[in-house]
Amino acid sequence: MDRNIMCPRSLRYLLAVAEHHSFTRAAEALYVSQPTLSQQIKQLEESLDVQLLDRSGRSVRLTDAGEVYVGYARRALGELDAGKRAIHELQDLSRGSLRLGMTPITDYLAAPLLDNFNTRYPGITVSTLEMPQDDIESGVAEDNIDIGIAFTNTLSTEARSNGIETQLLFIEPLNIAVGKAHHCAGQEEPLNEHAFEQEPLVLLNSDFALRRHIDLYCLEHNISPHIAIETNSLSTIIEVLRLGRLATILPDSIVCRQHEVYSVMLLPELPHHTITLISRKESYKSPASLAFMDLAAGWGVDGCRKIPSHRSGPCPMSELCDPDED
Amino acid sequence: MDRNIMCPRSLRYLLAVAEHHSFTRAAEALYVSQPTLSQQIKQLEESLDVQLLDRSGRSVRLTDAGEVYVGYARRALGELDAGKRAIHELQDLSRGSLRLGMTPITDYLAAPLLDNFNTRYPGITVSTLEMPQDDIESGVAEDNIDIGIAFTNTLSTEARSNGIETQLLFIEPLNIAVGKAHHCAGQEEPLNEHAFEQEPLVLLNSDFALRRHIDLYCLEHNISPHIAIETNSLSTIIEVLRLGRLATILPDSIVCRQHEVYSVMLLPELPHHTITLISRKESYKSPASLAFMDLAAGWGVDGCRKIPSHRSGPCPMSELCDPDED
DNA sequence: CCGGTCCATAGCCATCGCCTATAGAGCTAA
DNA sequence: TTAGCTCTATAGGCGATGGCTATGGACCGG
Repeated sequence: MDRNIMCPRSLRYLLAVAEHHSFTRAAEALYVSQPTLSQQIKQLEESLDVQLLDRSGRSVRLTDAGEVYVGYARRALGELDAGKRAIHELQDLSRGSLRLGMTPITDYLAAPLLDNFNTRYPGITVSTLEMPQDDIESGVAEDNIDIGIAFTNTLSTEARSNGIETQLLFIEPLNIAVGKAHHCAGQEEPLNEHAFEQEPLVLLNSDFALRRHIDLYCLEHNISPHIAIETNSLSTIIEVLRLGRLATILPDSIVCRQHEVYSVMLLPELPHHTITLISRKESYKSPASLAFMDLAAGWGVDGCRKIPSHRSGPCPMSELCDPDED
Repeated sequence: MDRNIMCPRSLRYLLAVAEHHSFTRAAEALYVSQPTLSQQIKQLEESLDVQLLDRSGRSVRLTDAGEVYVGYARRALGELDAGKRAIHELQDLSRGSLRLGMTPITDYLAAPLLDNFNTRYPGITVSTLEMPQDDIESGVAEDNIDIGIAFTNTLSTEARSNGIETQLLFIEPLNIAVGKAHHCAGQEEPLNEHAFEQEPLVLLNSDFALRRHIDLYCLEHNISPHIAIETNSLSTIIEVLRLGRLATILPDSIVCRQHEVYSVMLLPELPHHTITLISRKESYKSPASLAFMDLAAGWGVDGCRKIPSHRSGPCPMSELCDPDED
């Protein structure tokens, strides 16, 4: 029974004999006994049904067949060595890949984190997929994406039972956002719920967790918002704000990055927006996934400490974009 | 003790699981039991110190490391398969090499045989080395050449004890050769030994077996040859003949290929020249060597049958060059 | 002819590959 | 929530294997 024909060990034995022109010297070099070498190479020759070595002279030489075969054997061993190195490079993160799912909102928020990750691990390829929140949850569950960046408080019970686990990234205050030409632009005094009901709004549609978050707030406070436009495009929302007539509700970190778009507080206050990483619970995680989650964990904790409930300073993103301050 | 890490068997097990996404189905496909597969792959992962398969879901999938590694594993197995095919192709003579040693005389005689061999086995590279007879014998003994084409009756006793074996190639009559302008050119009547002693000769020097053959003949018949020029160059001999003054002794097959060079018989007749293949006795012979010796055996037998003691027809080489007449 | 060197074989033994039996986890349907 | 089914991992047994030492036999040089 040829269980171990052409094992790397046998190939190395052959190559050593070819190099040293002697079973005895090759055996010494390989730290095995000469009879071991003799027997193993004999079995290799028998399994290949060809004589690889010419033993008739004083020194051992490769036959024509042996010459041909050692070329292939060397390349085969080279592939195995390269394979071993490659998987260890993967483990030390000099190479790899990562699939991230994000909504348009979290795409915006996480961009600095992605940039930081790529700076730190340039050999890892990150592919990001923009999708609605529900698709992120199912994508993680079905292993179509490695990590989702989503809102926590809207995770479905189905997601929770699907073996999804969460890791806090950061908490974001939400406020009314208006363009420069809007009559509320620049006012320090918060809007009350009655005034809020009078404002025509442009909002994301209900595919998005942010929208559902707003709907829940309105339901809880008995507010009937005046929704003029619904869309699935954040860009569309920003453009409409600039026209000056409509308002929207957005995380502060997005607002402060838009030219001539202003925050206005709402009372009662909108619950803060919690951004989390979601991944499959108790399943294999690649080194790249683990590295991203580690980076995000350190980054998010710093982020949380630095965001006050009501901000008077510059855009929080400039603080968050420099995690190396520690 | 990791005796058999990365054996082709383990690699094939891994590739099968990756393909079937199931240990059970892969085991069925490989005709081993499922626990065997499970254990062998576990050992491979332990030896590489990395997890290659993600078993956490309902179907088994490769990890990132696994994806990387199977590429290398496939190529390694491909090299081994190719190596196996290549050595069997070698055995079927689609590739190989052959080193031949010949004297200037036998080089001439064997050229049609070489041409025939190359026609039949175009994948085999033949390298010919021209050398004196003694060098042919020692070259074979020391395995610097695979086969020598030499004269039999001058083999030394040393060569015979050196484990040299011989195989008859063909027997060649020797005669006086003269140029067109020589006074004996075209005469049908043989020269007797007295007239022969008067003729100035150009001969090869005593490094060459042909020369020693001629010296032995003269000694046996008490003839004192008139040797005007000695050389180690057959070309020189042919050029000197053309000048018309000198004669030489050559195999008929060389004479009939020279423009305006004529044979003249000598009485008593020179012993025929026996050309043989010499090779190392009881040592490894490559498939290419065996094939050459087989072809020469069939060719030489045909050659011997076709050469009469005194020729009246065209050059024997044209007969010998067509061994496919059978 | 003798002594030394080197490869091949014999016999022994620890380890291995493969088996069957079965434990345990996970999933689905009732 | 529970039972049944499927699939992977582990336990234990056994024949096969890789490696050892001892030694036979061939070959070479003095």
